[in-house]
Amino acid sequence: MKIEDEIKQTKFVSPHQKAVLNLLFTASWLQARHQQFFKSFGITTQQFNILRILKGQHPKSLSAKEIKSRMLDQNSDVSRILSRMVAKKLIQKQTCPADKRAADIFITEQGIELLSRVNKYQQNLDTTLQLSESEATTLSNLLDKSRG
Amino acid sequence: MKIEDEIKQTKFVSPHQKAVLNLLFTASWLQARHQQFFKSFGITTQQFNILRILKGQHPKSLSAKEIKSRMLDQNSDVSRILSRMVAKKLIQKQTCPADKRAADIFITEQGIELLSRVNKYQQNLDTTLQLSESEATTLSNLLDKSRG
DNA sequence: CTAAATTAGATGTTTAAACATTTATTCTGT
DNA sequence: ACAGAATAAATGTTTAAACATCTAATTTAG
Repeated sequence: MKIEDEIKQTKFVSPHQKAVLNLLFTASWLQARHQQFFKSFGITTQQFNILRILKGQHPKSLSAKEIKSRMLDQNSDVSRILSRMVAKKLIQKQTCPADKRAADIFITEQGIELLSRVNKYQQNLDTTLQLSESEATTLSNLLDKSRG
Repeated sequence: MKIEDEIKQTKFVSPHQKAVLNLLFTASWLQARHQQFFKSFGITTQQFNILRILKGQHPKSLSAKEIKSRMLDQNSDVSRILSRMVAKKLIQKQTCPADKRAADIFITEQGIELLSRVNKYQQNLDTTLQLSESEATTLSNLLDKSRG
């Protein structure tokens, strides 16, 4: 379904405006599907995002600041999201000895185990975008270019 | 800057996964810019979205349900957003005579005036995506296709 | 070395999202 | 006509986003 039908708007000021609305609409559509998917594992998309980041470093740690800089939503309230994840025992936090302001944050075995359960269904997510491989690559390149 | 540098992730399971992350990242990036832009006019992106929808109907009305179905974020809590907009006198609401469950929602003169002030700077928003016209069109088409 | 500036993260507060439930009205089938 | 299903919107509640402020530790300049 084309964006003009989705949001029932026939006229757009420019191809750029149309692309902007389409991007925001599609992201919201995608986000809703992801949210649904991760909900069945008891986590939010942001929490998954953080687990994925920490898994990539395992068994090393990252600071909250570093995690934030790698997140998809870089405005997120990392500190409190991390607290909730500690409460769920998905991650572990300890004061960094070299800089006592900072925290060393690790993924736990439980976090890794959850990720591997999610990964079994990962394909369901990756095929959410109904594109060929080359189209997916073109899309990625256009998005990179969009941000300038 | 490429997505792999933005989120410091070098490996992706597939072009699809990379496109998914890129789409979510870019939308969040774009949304933040829009938010900033509209904040200077004292409204949120959702409120602008609703004004734009109602302007397209002016001087006719739409129900809350119709508005919701046209919004970019179709999970939004329209009822309370509308209340805030009534309080700001950007829109007007009255019970629909033909169906007393529903409400007829109109944009006010004040809402139209705000939109026209925003439109003077509209170009700042439309050029947020640093693409040529044909690239913008390709992007829109790929996004349409993505949703299947 | 020390005071000021900077940084990492936590916390407080207001506003909005997410999700379920409720209310009032209208529609449907018998 | 009437009971039950369906619909439009409002409301309640919990959780998270947005934004500012605060605290503690570290860095930097004099």
